[in-house]
Amino acid sequence: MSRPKEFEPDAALDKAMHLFWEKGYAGTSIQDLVDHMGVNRFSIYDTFGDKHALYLAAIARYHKQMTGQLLAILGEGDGLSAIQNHFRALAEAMSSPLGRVGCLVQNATLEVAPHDAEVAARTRAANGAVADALHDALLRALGARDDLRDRAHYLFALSQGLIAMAKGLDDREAVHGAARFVIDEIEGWRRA
Amino acid sequence: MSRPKEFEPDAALDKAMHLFWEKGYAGTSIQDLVDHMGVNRFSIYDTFGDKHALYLAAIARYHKQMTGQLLAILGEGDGLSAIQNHFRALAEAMSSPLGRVGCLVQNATLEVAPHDAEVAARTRAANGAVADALHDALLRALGARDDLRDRAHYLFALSQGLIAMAKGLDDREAVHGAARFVIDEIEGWRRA
DNA sequence: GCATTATCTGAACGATCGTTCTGAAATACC
DNA sequence: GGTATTTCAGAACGATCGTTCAGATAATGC
Repeated sequence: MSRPKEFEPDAALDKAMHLFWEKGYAGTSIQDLVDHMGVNRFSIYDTFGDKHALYLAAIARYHKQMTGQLLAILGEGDGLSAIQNHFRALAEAMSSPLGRVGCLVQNATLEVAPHDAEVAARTRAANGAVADALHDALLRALGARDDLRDRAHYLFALSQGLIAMAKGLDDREAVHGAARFVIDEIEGWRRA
Repeated sequence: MSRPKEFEPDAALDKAMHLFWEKGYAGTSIQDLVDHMGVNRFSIYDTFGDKHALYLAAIARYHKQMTGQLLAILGEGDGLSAIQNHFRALAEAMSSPLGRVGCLVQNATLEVAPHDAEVAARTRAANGAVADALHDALLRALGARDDLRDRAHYLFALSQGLIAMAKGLDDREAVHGAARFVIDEIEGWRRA
């Protein structure tokens, strides 16, 4: 080959992901990316393509890295405990300093997806994966029953709500309180 | 006076509100506003101030007009029925064609508030009003109890979640299913 | 050590951003 | 009807947007 890159593509993508995460798509300029990634304008385009492609890559990385953890938790142990652990982890993440920026996928869903078909396809898939994992955990716990879909969507709404709430109320105790109540509620499902 | 305006300020603000609602703050340009409000650039600035001031006015109008309806519902009748009606109205709104764009306040909370103190103050107040109304309805229904705050925040998370979910899953039946389950769940609280 | 190949630097592109200004148009007051 | 006052129309402002290009730099293969 020839002259090596002066940056690590994975680490650079990671920084881009965090920037999009925090500032949104429209709110993040190429100049911002140049500054925070430590990579020159040309090299960004040469390595990742244009801004839109870089955003898609950031979403993919986030889904694998962040959402992946929550999905893994939903697969471990008995169904109800898995769901409870999911909400515990979510509440913890949302009240950590990092979590104050919410969820990149939710941000993308609300900000970009409505007028961007490619982003919409990715966010729909990412959200669907979480909804499906909740459904599977429920199925594991309660077996087939006719309210299973509604119940899974109810849980999905709750997890989306905790994320939105972390930004909306600026009150970490509120997030923990809501999560506490959900976990208690689910505890009651063991006797149903 | 002198020459009268060729547009109705209230109707123009309404159109601006819908545009911000649908396209977000950064995603809406002054040119977009000129085109959709049917008001010339100069008149927008002369009547509403700059883009940021217009956005704040749109949020205020939305809160009074849209959120106001949900708050009114929360104040009517016995507490639990009020909350149930709140979720019924929310699910209905979110699956209507208009509701597919979500909630302007939630969009503002996620997109703008994190890096805009003025918007943050308005969205925090608007979100707090909903959370408080849920708390009051609960208090009316169940009386003072030590899990009342957690329960109210749980309901707030649910209402935020239904809104986010309408965009995230693109499945109106999912929203209705989740709402159905919540309403049933609340029905159980009558015997608690 | 020379040629090759890929990366980096920084300037520059046209387009659009939010905002402002100038001159024409239109109504109310006297 | 003339004058004052406000709005309207559209050009224009500098700044920034995403993107690209030309020249300099550096490491590899022979």
